Amino acid sequence: MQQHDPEALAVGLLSVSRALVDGITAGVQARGFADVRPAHGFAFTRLAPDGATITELAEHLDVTRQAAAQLVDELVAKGYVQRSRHPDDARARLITLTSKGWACTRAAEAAIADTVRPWAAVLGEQRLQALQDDLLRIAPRGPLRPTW
Amino acid sequence: MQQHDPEALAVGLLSVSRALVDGITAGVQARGFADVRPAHGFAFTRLAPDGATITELAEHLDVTRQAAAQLVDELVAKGYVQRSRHPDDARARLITLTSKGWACTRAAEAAIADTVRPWAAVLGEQRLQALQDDLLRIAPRGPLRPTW
DNA sequence: TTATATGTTCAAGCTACTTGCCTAAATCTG
DNA sequence: CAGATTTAGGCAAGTAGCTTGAACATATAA
Repeated sequence: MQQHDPEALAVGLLSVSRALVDGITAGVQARGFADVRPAHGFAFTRLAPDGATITELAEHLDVTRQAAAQLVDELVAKGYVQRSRHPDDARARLITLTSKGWACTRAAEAAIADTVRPWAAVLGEQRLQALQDDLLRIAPRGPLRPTW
Repeated sequence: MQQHDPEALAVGLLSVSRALVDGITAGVQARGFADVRPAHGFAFTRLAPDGATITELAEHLDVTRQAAAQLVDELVAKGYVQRSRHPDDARARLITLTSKGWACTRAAEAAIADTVRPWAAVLGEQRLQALQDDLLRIAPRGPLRPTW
């Protein structure tokens, strides 16, 4: 165990975070979804439960509505999401995952599990739980966004 | 303490990582370096000790040599780095930090310390050290790269 | 000496964003 | 309820940070 050092912590955090993103990307592609990027995954986390509007998605991703609309255009073209009329607001469109979108989401969950598994082997179950708990304690509340 | 769950761990990791990057960016800008982006910081970590060539920097950042050259052009224009003749190879140019580049690096270190400090207050010194240690144990070896 | 590999640069193109403006529908106000 | 304002979304053009392709200078190998 080394001495506490903010820079070493930063390096560890950024390295592991990058490894996670790489692992998810590789696992999702290996499961047959070659045309999705990490940014799509962050969109899925907002769309997954009940769908969202373009504006809500843009706020979640911290981009302009135009950028969110372009992303949705692309995901519609690839078959991952669909636009339908919003039940309460005729101006808005509700964006929801298609069955292909849900399948991709499940692939991402499996890829996460694959990436985390070796960490459990290295640290042991107890310290991995402590890691998870501590990270969630210092994590800011709010939407899950790409690092930049 | 909650039950171990790969997705919760992933959320914690990505959230804290994002918070760190945001904290560094804000702290560096608050110290008067408003024209640097996170990608520049990753370049600085490679240039800091003794400089590097365009090719070495490109490998470190995992971009093309042309992209690395453009980034260096920008950093030269802003006064953070300088190109000089390489001592051993007349084809190559050695890129090194200027005094402004070193000042910015010190600002980033201070910003990291500022960002990490509240985490120490939440977790306590011991668990923060455990967090650092565990992250470094599961971190892949290799250059520190932007998440994507 | 010639051939090949390496370090860098110039030029053009692409992608994921941005800003600026527009229309339609909802909501607020008198 | 009529008019003004706000909000949801789309269209068009511009930009930043990368890419691929090609060229040139220097180093290294045959």
